[in-house]
Formats: sequence, structure tokens, C-alpha cells
Amino acid sequence: MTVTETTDTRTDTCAAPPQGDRRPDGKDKYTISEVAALTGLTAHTLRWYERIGLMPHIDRSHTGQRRYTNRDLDWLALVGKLRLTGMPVADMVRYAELVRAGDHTYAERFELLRTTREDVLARIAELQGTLAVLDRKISFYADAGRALASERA
Amino acid sequence: MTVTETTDTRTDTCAAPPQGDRRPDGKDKYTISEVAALTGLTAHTLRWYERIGLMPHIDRSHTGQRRYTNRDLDWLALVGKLRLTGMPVADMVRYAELVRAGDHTYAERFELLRTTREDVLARIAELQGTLAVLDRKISFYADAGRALASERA
DNA sequence: TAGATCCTTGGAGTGCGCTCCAGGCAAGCG
DNA sequence: CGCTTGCCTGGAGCGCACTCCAAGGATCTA
Repeated sequence: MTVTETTDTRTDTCAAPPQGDRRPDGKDKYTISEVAALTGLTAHTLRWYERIGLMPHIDRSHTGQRRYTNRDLDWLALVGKLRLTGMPVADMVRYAELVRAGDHTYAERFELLRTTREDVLARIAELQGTLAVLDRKISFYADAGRALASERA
Repeated sequence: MTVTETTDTRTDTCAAPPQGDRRPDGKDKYTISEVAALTGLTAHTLRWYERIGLMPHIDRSHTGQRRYTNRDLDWLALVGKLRLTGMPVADMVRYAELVRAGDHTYAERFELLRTTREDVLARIAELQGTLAVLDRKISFYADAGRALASERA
């Protein structure tokens, strides 16, 4: 038995959820600028992602232009999420390599994601700490503003 | 009436809370390497902060060496918090300029902090979104790991 | 078929936040 | 006295994640 992440595909590219965000239904070929529009990344960045191995090699049209698939969009959605966590690009490339290497890397992928999860939790806690400081200062300035206003009155 | 942020000082440097984190009591003069040890920043970075205007001009010993005060440490603590929010250094410099400019910049400081607060809230929400994705993937790999284990049995 | 627009490539450039270097001064110690 | 250690300066360098450039080929619209 082989476990795949989505039920309807043969190879595990660790694709994102089946829910396309705002994706023309029934379509499965996108030019680079269409993908740029859908993802918010620039075409430059998409090509760069491919060069550094963060994307698999993208299908090409008969004239050599890139044609992205829905699967590629799924992967980019995941990359976007990982990027939001602050994960370095090098680590994402490592993850992409594990995915390409096949099922026997499940344990390592698990470990990488678990570590990332811990980092995210720590980061959230950190931000909540700074939020407390900000709130203290903000209420100080709010009070000070009121005091100055009443002074003028 | 003039409102100051801490009750025991005359000038408002928007100092951090009176609770020193791990600070030798009764001391009010620190060398750059002591400050580096206390803050986790490097001496290089401390000098650089001063050059770009993120720190006020630091007191000097008779031989020209920097002598940081507890007030400077308070300010560095705030800077550290703001840095954790992801605020660009340029914005922190802007805030520092407002503080140096005097009480009439309270409204602007308030605005800056309020905006930062919104950013932090948005960032936390973002991270919680990525956490959901991570959790989904992690449980996938955990299940897959169990399936592979039972296969070997 | 002309002209505008889009896509291709390798490699160079950018902005940020540090990080380090060279060369030199000052203080403490055996 | 020499040695080590710590600090000073302006300016160069670095790692990251893009971002852009030049020169040329492909595709679309009238």
C-alpha cells in the first residue's frame, strides 16, 4: 500500500487542499503571468523558484513557454503558507527535494513540518508579548493625548 | 502640565517598563560589551544603531568610550520588541526621531504604534492560518507513517 | 502582415539588516 | 616595558530574497 496525500492523484507532491482559492474551474494550463496574477508573486520570482529547485520543472508548450497546472498552483499555495511562517527558502527547497525523493522521506518531512509548527507557535507567543507592550504604550499615548486636549480646553 | 511616560524621569524617551530583565541593580554605566551581553545584540550592531539614529548619542567616558545608562537599556528593550514585530528599522528610526522631537509628537507616535499593533494582529492571524495548514499536513504524515509501519508488521 | 504584448534566458543589481575589517588608541598586568 | 584585552572609526562585505536587464523568440489583434 502506498499512501498519497490527495486521493485523486498518483504522485504525492504534497499538494494543498482541493479547494482552489479563485481559480478558473476546469482549467489546467496557465501561463506564467496568469500564475503571477493568481498567486501575487511576480513572473521573475516564479522562474527563480524553479531555478533554485523550489518548484518542479514546469511543463512547457511546444514553443518552450511554461504551462503551469493546478497541481503547481497547489504547491505554490503551500509554499506561500510556509513563506508566511518565515521559513527560509533553503528549507523549503529541502522540503521540495524530500517530496521529489518519494514516499520513503515521509518521516523526515514530518519532522520538518513539526519543527516548523513549533517555530510558528513560538513566534505567535512572541508577537503576543510585543502586543502587550504596544498596548501599554498605546494607552499611555491615548491618556497623554486626552490630558493635552483637556489642557487646551 | 506635561505628561511623561515614566514618573521618575524628566524627559520622555518612551522608556520600557521599570522592571529590568536581568540587570545589575544600582548600576547605571555599562560598556558596550556589557550591553551586548545584556541585550543579545553585538557591539557592532549597537554602534550601527547609534549611527543610523535608532539610539540617541550615547554618553562617553573621558577617553571616548561609550557608557550606556539604564535608560538606554530600556530603549533597547523597546527596540527589541518592535524588531520582533517585523517593523523595518527605518520606521523605528522614525519613531526615535519623534521621541527626540518632544511632546508635540505624541499624536504621531500614537498613530505609528496603533498601525504597528494592527500589523501584529494581522500577522498573528496569518500565522494561525498557516498553523492550520501545518496541522493538516502533519496529521497526514503521522497517519501515513502509521500506515507504513503497519505495512511492515 | 504589422505592431503590440508576452515569454525566454543567464547574469547582474537591489534593499535590508547586519557583520566584519584594518588600523589605531587606552587601560591593566607581570 | 611589553603584552593582552577592549574599545574606537569609516567603510567594505555578506546573505537573503528577490528584482531587473538585454536581447531575442512567440503569440495575439486588426
